Amino acid sequence: MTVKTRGRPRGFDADAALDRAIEVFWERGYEGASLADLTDAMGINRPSMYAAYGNKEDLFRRAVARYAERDMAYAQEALAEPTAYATVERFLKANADALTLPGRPAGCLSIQGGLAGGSDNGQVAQFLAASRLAGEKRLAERLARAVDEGDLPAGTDPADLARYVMTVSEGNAVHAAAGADRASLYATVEIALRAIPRL
Amino acid sequence: MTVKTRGRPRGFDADAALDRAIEVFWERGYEGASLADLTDAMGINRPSMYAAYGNKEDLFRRAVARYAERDMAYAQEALAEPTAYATVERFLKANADALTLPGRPAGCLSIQGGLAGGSDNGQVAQFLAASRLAGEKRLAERLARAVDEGDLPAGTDPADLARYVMTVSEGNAVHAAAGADRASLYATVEIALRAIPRL
DNA sequence: CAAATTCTGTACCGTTCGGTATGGATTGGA
DNA sequence: TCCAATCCATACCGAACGGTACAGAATTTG
Repeated sequence: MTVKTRGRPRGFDADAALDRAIEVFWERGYEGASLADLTDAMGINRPSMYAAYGNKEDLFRRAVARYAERDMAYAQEALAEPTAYATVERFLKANADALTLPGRPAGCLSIQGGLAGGSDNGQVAQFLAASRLAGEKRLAERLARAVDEGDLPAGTDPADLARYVMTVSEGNAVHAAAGADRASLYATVEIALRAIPRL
Repeated sequence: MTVKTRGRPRGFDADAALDRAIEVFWERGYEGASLADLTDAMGINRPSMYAAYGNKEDLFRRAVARYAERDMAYAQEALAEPTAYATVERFLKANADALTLPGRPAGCLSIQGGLAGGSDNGQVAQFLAASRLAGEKRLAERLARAVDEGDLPAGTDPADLARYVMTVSEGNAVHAAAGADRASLYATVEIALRAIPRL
Protein backbone atom coordinates (compact mmCIF):
# COMPACT_ATOMS: atom_id res chain seq x y z
CA MET A 1 0.00 0.00 0.00
CA THR A 2 1.83 3.04 -1.27
CA VAL A 3 0.93 6.62 -0.52
CA LYS A 4 0.11 8.44 -3.71
CA THR A 5 2.51 11.30 -3.87
CA ARG A 6 2.78 11.90 -7.57
CA GLY A 7 0.09 13.69 -9.47
CA ARG A 8 -2.36 16.43 -8.76
CA PRO A 9 -3.59 16.29 -5.16
CA ARG A 10 -7.26 15.81 -4.38
CA GLY A 11 -9.05 19.08 -4.05
CA PHE A 12 -11.49 18.08 -1.30
CA ASP A 13 -11.57 16.33 2.07
CA ALA A 14 -12.89 12.84 1.44
CA ASP A 15 -14.03 12.36 5.03
CA ALA A 16 -15.85 15.68 5.16
CA ALA A 17 -17.53 14.91 1.84
CA LEU A 18 -18.58 11.53 3.21
CA ASP A 19 -20.22 13.26 6.15
CA ARG A 20 -22.30 15.31 3.76
CA ALA A 21 -23.26 12.17 1.88
CA ILE A 22 -24.39 10.56 5.13
CA GLU A 23 -26.92 13.29 5.70
CA VAL A 24 -28.32 12.97 2.19
CA PHE A 25 -28.74 9.21 2.46
CA TRP A 26 -30.17 9.68 5.95
CA GLU A 27 -32.82 12.11 4.74
CA ARG A 28 -33.72 10.57 1.41
CA GLY A 29 -32.81 6.90 1.66
CA TYR A 30 -30.57 4.95 -0.68
CA GLU A 31 -32.78 4.98 -3.73
CA GLY A 32 -34.18 8.42 -3.01
CA ALA A 33 -30.72 9.99 -2.94
CA SER A 34 -29.63 10.71 -6.50
CA LEU A 35 -26.06 11.24 -7.59
CA ALA A 36 -26.94 14.84 -8.26
CA ASP A 37 -28.21 15.24 -4.68
CA LEU A 38 -25.11 13.58 -3.33
CA THR A 39 -22.45 15.36 -5.34
CA ASP A 40 -24.18 18.71 -4.82
CA ALA A 41 -24.12 18.22 -1.05
CA MET A 42 -20.57 16.90 -1.14
CA GLY A 43 -19.39 19.88 -3.17
CA ILE A 44 -17.70 17.72 -5.78
CA ASN A 45 -18.62 16.51 -9.23
CA ARG A 46 -19.46 13.07 -10.37
CA PRO A 47 -16.12 11.73 -11.60
CA SER A 48 -14.44 12.80 -8.37
CA MET A 49 -16.99 10.80 -6.43
CA TYR A 50 -16.42 7.73 -8.56
CA ALA A 51 -12.66 8.06 -8.29
CA ALA A 52 -12.76 8.47 -4.53
CA TYR A 53 -15.43 5.95 -3.50
CA GLY A 54 -16.18 3.57 -6.38
CA ASN A 55 -19.87 3.90 -7.10
CA LYS A 56 -23.11 4.84 -5.40
CA GLU A 57 -23.46 1.61 -3.46
CA ASP A 58 -19.86 1.74 -2.28
CA LEU A 59 -20.40 5.29 -1.15
CA PHE A 60 -23.48 4.21 0.76
CA ARG A 61 -21.67 1.34 2.46
CA ARG A 62 -18.89 3.69 3.51
CA ALA A 63 -21.47 6.15 4.75
CA VAL A 64 -23.16 3.47 6.85
CA ALA A 65 -19.83 2.28 8.23
CA ARG A 66 -18.81 5.79 9.23
CA TYR A 67 -22.25 6.46 10.66
CA ALA A 68 -22.15 3.30 12.76
CA GLU A 69 -18.70 4.08 14.04
CA ARG A 70 -19.30 7.71 14.89
CA ASP A 71 -23.00 8.43 15.28
CA MET A 72 -23.71 5.16 17.07
CA ALA A 73 -20.71 5.09 19.35
CA TYR A 74 -23.15 5.33 22.25
CA ALA A 75 -24.10 1.71 21.62
CA GLN A 76 -20.57 0.53 22.40
CA GLU A 77 -20.46 2.71 25.47
CA ALA A 78 -23.74 1.28 26.72
CA LEU A 79 -22.29 -2.23 26.54
CA ALA A 80 -19.68 -1.18 29.09
CA GLU A 81 -22.24 -0.37 31.77
CA PRO A 82 -21.95 -2.61 34.85
CA THR A 83 -25.45 -4.13 34.77
CA ALA A 84 -27.84 -5.37 32.11
CA TYR A 85 -30.46 -2.86 33.18
CA ALA A 86 -28.02 0.02 33.02
CA THR A 87 -26.86 -1.16 29.62
CA VAL A 88 -30.38 -1.24 28.23
CA GLU A 89 -31.36 1.99 29.87
CA ARG A 90 -28.34 3.84 28.62
CA PHE A 91 -28.66 2.40 25.14
CA LEU A 92 -32.32 3.23 24.74
CA LYS A 93 -31.95 6.74 26.14
CA ALA A 94 -28.87 7.58 24.11
CA ASN A 95 -30.62 6.13 21.10
CA ALA A 96 -33.62 8.39 21.73
CA ASP A 97 -31.23 11.32 21.93
CA ALA A 98 -29.51 10.35 18.69
CA LEU A 99 -32.81 9.95 16.91
CA THR A 100 -33.78 13.51 17.75
CA LEU A 101 -30.52 15.43 17.53
CA PRO A 102 -31.17 19.03 16.53
CA GLY A 103 -29.61 19.93 13.22
CA ARG A 104 -29.44 16.36 12.02
CA PRO A 105 -32.02 14.31 10.15
CA ALA A 106 -34.62 12.70 12.38
CA GLY A 107 -34.44 8.94 12.72
CA CYS A 108 -31.70 6.47 11.92
CA LEU A 109 -29.69 6.06 8.75
CA SER A 110 -29.81 2.30 9.05
CA ILE A 111 -33.60 2.34 8.82
CA GLN A 112 -34.15 5.43 6.69
CA GLY A 113 -31.59 4.11 4.26
CA GLY A 114 -33.93 1.49 2.95
CA LEU A 115 -36.12 -1.35 4.12
CA ALA A 116 -37.68 -2.44 0.86
CA GLY A 117 -35.63 -3.82 -1.96
CA GLY A 118 -35.89 -1.98 -5.22
CA SER A 119 -34.44 -3.01 -8.52
CA ASP A 120 -31.17 -4.15 -6.96
CA ASN A 121 -32.91 -7.26 -5.64
CA GLY A 122 -32.74 -5.92 -2.13
CA GLN A 123 -28.98 -6.04 -1.66
CA VAL A 124 -28.92 -2.70 0.11
CA ALA A 125 -31.83 -3.68 2.35
CA GLN A 126 -30.08 -6.93 3.21
CA PHE A 127 -26.85 -5.13 3.98
CA LEU A 128 -28.65 -2.78 6.35
CA ALA A 129 -30.52 -5.63 8.01
CA ALA A 130 -27.27 -7.50 8.54
CA SER A 131 -25.62 -4.51 10.18
CA ARG A 132 -28.58 -4.02 12.50
CA LEU A 133 -28.48 -7.70 13.38
CA ALA A 134 -24.80 -7.41 14.25
CA GLY A 135 -25.66 -4.83 16.89
CA GLU A 136 -28.39 -7.05 18.26
CA LYS A 137 -25.91 -9.88 18.55
CA ARG A 138 -23.42 -7.78 20.49
CA LEU A 139 -26.15 -6.79 22.91
CA ALA A 140 -27.21 -10.43 23.28
CA GLU A 141 -23.64 -11.36 24.18
CA ARG A 142 -23.55 -8.65 26.80
CA LEU A 143 -26.84 -9.84 28.26
CA ALA A 144 -25.64 -13.45 28.25
CA ARG A 145 -22.74 -12.34 30.39
CA ALA A 146 -25.24 -10.65 32.69
CA VAL A 147 -27.06 -13.94 33.11
CA ASP A 148 -23.78 -15.67 33.88
CA GLU A 149 -22.94 -13.03 36.45
CA GLY A 150 -26.32 -13.37 38.12
CA ASP A 151 -27.21 -9.85 37.04
CA LEU A 152 -30.23 -11.14 35.14
CA PRO A 153 -32.50 -13.93 36.46
CA ALA A 154 -31.43 -17.43 35.49
CA GLY A 155 -33.50 -18.67 32.60
CA THR A 156 -33.60 -15.29 30.93
CA ASP A 157 -33.04 -15.68 27.19
CA PRO A 158 -30.46 -13.07 26.24
CA ALA A 159 -31.28 -13.27 22.54
CA ASP A 160 -34.97 -12.63 23.16
CA LEU A 161 -34.23 -9.74 25.46
CA ALA A 162 -31.76 -8.22 23.03
CA ARG A 163 -34.26 -8.53 20.20
CA TYR A 164 -36.85 -6.79 22.32
CA VAL A 165 -34.52 -3.90 23.05
CA MET A 166 -33.60 -3.51 19.39
CA THR A 167 -37.26 -3.70 18.44
CA VAL A 168 -38.04 -0.77 20.72
CA SER A 169 -35.07 1.08 19.28
CA GLU A 170 -36.22 0.49 15.70
CA GLY A 171 -39.78 1.43 16.51
CA ASN A 172 -38.49 4.63 18.04
CA ALA A 173 -36.57 5.29 14.85
CA VAL A 174 -39.76 4.94 12.84
CA HIS A 175 -41.52 7.30 15.20
CA ALA A 176 -38.68 9.82 15.12
CA ALA A 177 -38.68 9.80 11.34
CA ALA A 178 -42.37 10.63 11.50
CA GLY A 179 -41.65 13.65 13.65
CA ALA A 180 -42.00 12.37 17.23
CA ASP A 181 -40.11 14.61 19.65
CA ARG A 182 -37.53 13.56 22.20
CA ALA A 183 -39.91 13.64 25.15
CA SER A 184 -42.17 11.16 23.41
CA LEU A 185 -39.32 8.76 22.80
CA TYR A 186 -38.24 9.09 26.40
CA ALA A 187 -41.75 8.24 27.58
CA THR A 188 -41.68 5.14 25.40
CA VAL A 189 -38.29 4.15 26.79
CA GLU A 190 -39.55 4.50 30.35
CA ILE A 191 -42.38 2.09 29.65
CA ALA A 192 -40.14 -0.28 27.72
CA LEU A 193 -37.72 -0.48 30.66
CA ARG A 194 -40.46 -1.97 32.82
CA ALA A 195 -40.10 -5.17 30.84
CA ILE A 196 -36.43 -5.55 31.72
CA PRO A 197 -35.93 -8.00 34.61
CA ARG A 198 -34.19 -6.62 37.68
CA LEU A 199 -33.07 -8.39 40.77
CA MET B 1 -72.51 9.77 -9.61
CA THR B 2 -73.62 7.98 -12.73
CA VAL B 3 -72.76 4.43 -13.64
CA LYS B 4 -70.86 4.34 -16.87
CA THR B 5 -72.85 2.07 -19.09
CA ARG B 6 -71.93 3.38 -22.50
CA GLY B 7 -68.69 2.51 -24.16
CA ARG B 8 -66.36 -0.44 -24.07
CA PRO B 9 -66.41 -2.17 -20.68
CA ARG B 10 -63.25 -2.46 -18.60
CA GLY B 11 -61.40 -5.66 -19.29
CA PHE B 12 -60.05 -6.31 -15.78
CA ASP B 13 -61.16 -6.36 -12.15
CA ALA B 14 -59.99 -3.12 -10.59
CA ASP B 15 -60.03 -4.50 -7.05
CA ALA B 16 -58.10 -7.63 -7.99
CA ALA B 17 -55.55 -5.52 -9.84
CA LEU B 18 -55.22 -3.29 -6.77
CA ASP B 19 -54.44 -6.35 -4.67
CA ARG B 20 -51.58 -7.18 -6.98
CA ALA B 21 -50.33 -3.60 -6.75
CA ILE B 22 -50.38 -3.83 -2.95
CA GLU B 23 -47.94 -6.71 -3.02
CA VAL B 24 -45.57 -4.89 -5.34
CA PHE B 25 -45.53 -1.75 -3.19
CA TRP B 26 -45.21 -3.92 -0.11
CA GLU B 27 -42.15 -5.71 -1.44
CA ARG B 28 -40.39 -2.87 -3.19
CA GLY B 29 -41.60 0.32 -1.53
CA TYR B 30 -43.15 3.32 -3.21
CA GLU B 31 -40.11 4.54 -5.07
CA GLY B 32 -38.76 1.07 -5.69
CA ALA B 33 -41.92 -0.05 -7.44
CA SER B 34 -41.80 1.09 -11.05
CA LEU B 35 -44.81 1.44 -13.30
CA ALA B 36 -43.51 -1.50 -15.29
CA ASP B 37 -43.39 -3.64 -12.13
CA LEU B 38 -46.88 -2.55 -11.17
CA THR B 39 -48.64 -2.94 -14.48
CA ASP B 40 -46.93 -6.27 -15.11
CA ALA B 41 -48.17 -7.61 -11.79
CA MET B 42 -51.62 -6.12 -12.32
CA GLY B 43 -51.88 -7.65 -15.76
CA ILE B 44 -52.84 -4.39 -17.42
CA ASN B 45 -51.02 -1.80 -19.43
CA ARG B 46 -50.12 1.70 -18.49
CA PRO B 47 -53.01 3.74 -19.89
CA SER B 48 -55.51 1.42 -18.22
CA MET B 49 -53.82 2.04 -14.90
CA TYR B 50 -53.91 5.80 -15.37
CA ALA B 51 -57.56 5.70 -16.45
CA ALA B 52 -58.59 3.54 -13.50
CA TYR B 53 -56.56 5.05 -10.65
CA GLY B 54 -55.14 8.41 -11.67
CA ASN B 55 -51.38 8.17 -11.30
CA LYS B 56 -48.76 6.25 -9.34
CA GLU B 57 -49.26 8.15 -6.11
CA ASP B 58 -53.05 7.79 -6.29
CA LEU B 59 -52.62 4.09 -6.89
CA PHE B 60 -50.37 3.88 -3.85
CA ARG B 61 -52.83 5.73 -1.64
CA ARG B 62 -55.61 3.42 -2.73
CA ALA B 63 -53.36 0.45 -2.09
CA VAL B 64 -52.60 1.66 1.44
CA ALA B 65 -56.28 2.33 2.12
CA ARG B 66 -57.30 -1.13 0.97
CA TYR B 67 -54.41 -2.69 2.89
CA ALA B 68 -55.38 -0.90 6.09
CA GLU B 69 -58.99 -1.91 5.71
CA ARG B 70 -58.41 -5.53 4.87
CA ASP B 71 -54.96 -6.65 6.02
CA MET B 72 -55.10 -4.69 9.25
CA ALA B 73 -58.64 -5.48 10.27
CA TYR B 74 -57.18 -7.24 13.28
CA ALA B 75 -56.39 -3.85 14.77
CA GLN B 76 -60.06 -2.92 14.90
CA GLU B 77 -60.92 -6.28 16.38
CA ALA B 78 -58.32 -5.87 19.09
CA LEU B 79 -59.91 -2.60 20.17
CA ALA B 80 -63.08 -4.52 20.97
CA GLU B 81 -61.41 -6.71 23.59
CA PRO B 82 -62.79 -6.17 27.09
CA THR B 83 -59.57 -5.08 28.82
CA ALA B 84 -56.60 -2.93 27.93
CA TYR B 85 -54.24 -5.82 28.43
CA ALA B 86 -56.28 -8.10 26.21
CA THR B 87 -56.42 -5.34 23.58
CA VAL B 88 -52.69 -4.89 23.56
CA GLU B 89 -52.00 -8.60 23.70
CA ARG B 90 -54.34 -9.39 20.86
CA PHE B 91 -53.10 -6.50 18.75
CA LEU B 92 -49.42 -7.33 19.16
CA LYS B 93 -49.92 -11.03 18.53
CA ALA B 94 -52.17 -10.57 15.51
CA ASN B 95 -49.69 -8.01 14.26
CA ALA B 96 -46.86 -10.53 14.62
CA ASP B 97 -48.96 -13.00 12.67
CA ALA B 98 -49.70 -10.48 9.93
CA LEU B 99 -46.03 -9.54 9.65
CA THR B 100 -45.10 -13.15 8.97
CA LEU B 101 -47.96 -14.49 6.86
CA PRO B 102 -46.74 -17.22 4.52
CA GLY B 103 -47.16 -16.32 0.91
CA ARG B 104 -47.22 -12.61 1.54
CA PRO B 105 -44.37 -10.12 1.75
CA ALA B 106 -42.72 -9.97 5.15
CA GLY B 107 -43.27 -6.83 7.15
CA CYS B 108 -45.82 -4.06 6.83
CA LEU B 109 -46.79 -2.04 3.78
CA SER B 110 -47.05 1.11 5.85
CA ILE B 111 -43.39 0.88 6.79
CA GLN B 112 -41.97 -0.87 3.75
CA GLY B 113 -43.76 1.65 1.57
CA GLY B 114 -41.34 4.38 2.45
CA LEU B 115 -39.86 6.14 5.44
CA ALA B 116 -37.47 8.51 3.76
CA GLY B 117 -38.65 11.23 1.44
CA GLY B 118 -37.26 11.10 -2.05
CA SER B 119 -37.68 13.71 -4.72
CA ASP B 120 -41.35 14.26 -3.88
CA ASN B 121 -40.33 16.20 -0.78
CA GLY B 122 -41.48 13.37 1.42
CA GLN B 123 -45.21 13.57 0.69
CA VAL B 124 -45.54 9.81 0.55
CA ALA B 125 -43.57 9.36 3.75
CA GLN B 126 -45.75 11.96 5.46
CA PHE B 127 -48.89 10.27 4.26
CA LEU B 128 -47.73 6.95 5.66
CA ALA B 129 -46.71 8.51 8.95
CA ALA B 130 -50.10 10.14 9.28
CA SER B 131 -51.93 6.89 8.70
CA ARG B 132 -49.79 5.13 11.30
CA LEU B 133 -50.46 7.95 13.76
CA ALA B 134 -54.19 7.57 13.20
CA GLY B 135 -53.97 3.98 14.41
CA GLU B 136 -51.98 5.07 17.44
CA LYS B 137 -54.64 7.61 18.27
CA ARG B 138 -57.43 5.05 18.12
CA LEU B 139 -55.49 2.83 20.49
CA ALA B 140 -54.89 5.75 22.83
CA GLU B 141 -58.62 6.43 22.93
CA ARG B 142 -59.30 2.82 23.78
CA LEU B 143 -56.72 2.91 26.56
CA ALA B 144 -58.12 6.17 27.89
CA ARG B 145 -61.44 4.41 28.25
CA ALA B 146 -59.65 1.63 30.10
CA VAL B 147 -58.31 4.18 32.58
CA ASP B 148 -61.80 5.59 33.04
CA GLU B 149 -63.16 2.13 33.66
CA GLY B 150 -60.48 1.37 36.22
CA ASP B 151 -59.03 -1.26 33.94
CA LEU B 152 -55.69 0.54 33.89
CA PRO B 153 -54.17 2.15 36.99
CA ALA B 154 -55.16 5.77 37.54
CA GLY B 155 -52.41 8.07 36.35
CA THR B 156 -51.53 5.89 33.40
CA ASP B 157 -50.97 8.06 30.34
CA PRO B 158 -52.93 6.42 27.51
CA ALA B 159 -51.03 8.29 24.80
CA ASP B 160 -47.67 7.13 26.15
CA LEU B 161 -48.84 3.56 26.46
CA ALA B 162 -50.33 3.58 22.96
CA ARG B 163 -47.12 4.98 21.53
CA TYR B 164 -45.16 2.26 23.28
CA VAL B 165 -47.37 -0.44 21.79
CA MET B 166 -47.11 1.01 18.31
CA THR B 167 -43.36 1.35 18.74
CA VAL B 168 -43.08 -2.36 19.48
CA SER B 169 -45.29 -3.08 16.49
CA GLU B 170 -43.18 -0.95 14.17
CA GLY B 171 -39.97 -2.44 15.48
CA ASN B 172 -41.40 -5.89 14.82
CA ALA B 173 -42.21 -4.79 11.29
CA VAL B 174 -38.60 -3.79 10.78
CA HIS B 175 -37.46 -7.11 12.17
CA ALA B 176 -39.92 -9.06 10.03
CA ALA B 177 -38.77 -7.26 6.91
CA ALA B 178 -35.26 -8.35 7.78
CA GLY B 179 -36.37 -11.97 7.92
CA ALA B 180 -37.22 -12.57 11.59
CA ASP B 181 -39.58 -15.52 11.95
CA ARG B 182 -42.88 -15.60 13.75
CA ALA B 183 -41.51 -17.25 16.89
CA SER B 184 -39.02 -14.43 17.30
CA LEU B 185 -41.73 -11.80 17.06
CA TYR B 186 -43.84 -13.72 19.56
CA ALA B 187 -40.95 -13.81 22.00
CA THR B 188 -40.58 -10.06 21.64
CA VAL B 189 -44.29 -9.58 22.24
CA GLU B 190 -44.16 -11.67 25.39
CA ILE B 191 -41.46 -9.45 26.81
CA ALA B 192 -43.18 -6.28 25.67
CA LEU B 193 -46.38 -7.29 27.45
CA ARG B 194 -44.56 -7.24 30.77
CA ALA B 195 -44.54 -3.45 30.53
CA ILE B 196 -48.34 -3.24 30.31
CA PRO B 197 -49.86 -2.43 33.71
CA ARG B 198 -52.32 -4.98 35.08
CA LEU B 199 -54.48 -4.79 38.13
C1' DC C 1 -76.72 0.21 -39.02
C1' DA C 2 -74.50 4.59 -37.49
C1' DA C 3 -73.00 7.55 -33.86
C1' DA C 4 -71.26 8.23 -29.46
C1' DT C 5 -68.55 6.62 -25.82
C1' DT C 6 -65.16 4.11 -23.32
C1' DC C 7 -61.38 1.02 -22.97
C1' DT C 8 -56.95 -1.30 -24.86
C1' DG C 9 -52.40 -1.53 -27.11
C1' DT C 10 -48.52 0.47 -29.17
C1' DA C 11 -45.44 3.63 -29.52
C1' DC C 12 -43.70 7.60 -27.95
C1' DC C 13 -42.62 12.00 -24.93
C1' DG C 14 -39.22 14.67 -22.03
C1' DT C 15 -36.66 13.92 -17.83
C1' DT C 16 -33.74 11.80 -14.74
C1' DC C 17 -31.16 7.93 -13.55
C1' DG C 18 -26.26 5.81 -12.59
C1' DG C 19 -22.08 5.84 -14.84
C1' DT C 20 -18.14 7.32 -18.04
C1' DA C 21 -15.04 9.18 -22.04
C1' DT C 22 -12.08 12.85 -22.73
C1' DG C 23 -9.22 16.75 -22.37
C1' DG C 24 -7.14 20.21 -19.69
C1' DA C 25 -5.21 21.47 -15.09
C1' DT C 26 -1.96 20.58 -11.42
C1' DT C 27 1.40 18.26 -9.09
C1' DG C 28 6.09 15.30 -8.05
C1' DG C 29 10.13 13.25 -10.01
C1' DA C 30 13.98 13.04 -13.21
C1' DT D 1 12.28 21.70 -18.13
C1' DC D 2 9.89 17.86 -19.61
C1' DC D 3 7.39 13.62 -18.41
C1' DA D 4 4.42 10.71 -15.81
C1' DA D 5 0.74 10.60 -12.81
C1' DT D 6 -3.36 12.12 -10.82
C1' DC D 7 -7.35 15.01 -10.38
C1' DC D 8 -11.07 18.17 -12.04
C1' DA D 9 -14.76 19.76 -15.30
C1' DT D 10 -17.65 19.31 -19.18
C1' DA D 11 -20.23 16.88 -21.82
C1' DC D 12 -22.10 12.85 -22.90
C1' DC D 13 -23.99 7.67 -22.82
C1' DG D 14 -27.75 4.12 -22.85
C1' DA D 15 -31.34 2.82 -19.89
C1' DA D 16 -35.12 3.44 -17.06
C1' DC D 17 -38.28 6.59 -15.15
C1' DG D 18 -43.40 8.50 -14.88
C1' DG D 19 -46.70 9.90 -17.98
C1' DT D 20 -49.41 10.43 -22.50
C1' DA D 21 -51.05 10.82 -27.76
C1' DC D 22 -53.33 8.34 -30.78
C1' DA D 23 -55.51 4.85 -33.34
C1' DG D 24 -58.25 0.79 -33.22
C1' DA D 25 -61.45 -2.35 -30.73
C1' DA D 26 -65.65 -3.05 -28.16
C1' DT D 27 -69.81 -1.73 -26.32
C1' DT D 28 -74.56 1.11 -25.59
C1' DT D 29 -77.77 4.25 -27.52
C1' DG D 30 -80.54 5.99 -31.22
